[in-house]
Amino acid sequence: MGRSPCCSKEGLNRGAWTALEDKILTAYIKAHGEGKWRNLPKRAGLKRCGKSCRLRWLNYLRPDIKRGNISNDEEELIVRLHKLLGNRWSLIAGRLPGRTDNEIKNYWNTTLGKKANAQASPQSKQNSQSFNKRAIEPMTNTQSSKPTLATQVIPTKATRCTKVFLSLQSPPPPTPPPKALSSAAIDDPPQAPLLNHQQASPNLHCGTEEPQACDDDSDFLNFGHWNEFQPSDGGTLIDNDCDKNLSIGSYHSLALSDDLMFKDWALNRCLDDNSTLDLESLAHLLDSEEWPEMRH
DNA sequence: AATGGAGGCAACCGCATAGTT
DNA sequence: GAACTATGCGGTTGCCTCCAT
Repeated sequence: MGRSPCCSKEGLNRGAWTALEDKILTAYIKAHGEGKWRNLPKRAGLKRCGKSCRLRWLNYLRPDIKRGNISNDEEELIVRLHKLLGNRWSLIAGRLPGRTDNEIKNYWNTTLGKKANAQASPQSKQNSQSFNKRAIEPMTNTQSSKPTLATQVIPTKATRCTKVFLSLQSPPPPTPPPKALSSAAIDDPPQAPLLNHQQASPNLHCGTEEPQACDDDSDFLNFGHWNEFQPSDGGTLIDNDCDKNLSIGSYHSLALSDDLMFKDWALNRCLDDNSTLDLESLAHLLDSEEWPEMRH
């Protein structure tokens, strides 16, 4: 399959961006919006590859980028998410509003990965290998085999789930969402970026979905609907994006337990089809004795 | 003050995948 | 269904800054 290069490299600027280039790119995107990256440089008058423009915008110029130190809460969240997701930086970043995948990746490589390795005691070395790049790699490979408890990283694809099941049969009683998820998330969306950050900052990418996709079904993000969401048979198909459903809890409510996170994953079937994880096995996993060992 | 090493970060590269023709 | 395009993602690289000597 012939793939044309993303852009001709002749006559293009490379390396660090200048303030002028930043200005041009920002102005162009403000005027015309994101997308059409391939044509953007030509139209904007930039001597850059479209890819480069996209990266610069996403990682640096976007107005909703949060710059500065990673807080302790964020750090803890990154660690937890990395446990679950492995090196799925974009997914992790999607849970950390204002942070980019590149930033998180760099932060992990420079700080957290080392911490994790340093903390690895001899007896826990085996478990902590999930922090090790080589240990993670096979699991993050979408062709990887069944996940094992040893690695404890859910192999997922950052692909879209375009359809999910809603049960029409027996609408469950309106049980409140888990405490850690509740009030802040629903009452004050901007304060609960993990749940609703797409609405709070529509430009923020959420996983792999198009920005518009985030806007359409905000109700779906509301955990008031949490219980309508069942992977049961005989359900109704609705359009949805998987990544939204990865929203795993209040951003500042790190009290959210790992098993809640995991259940969220399981319930929302955001696992790769190739993964052989099903709800039964996940339930088994949650019941297993090994699961609590994952927690810190 | 000079210098060499380490760490951090921005940017690039190649591949994967969804969408389009 | 094949070929191709556009975009996104993760790994890697290289430059810059900081710090110890």
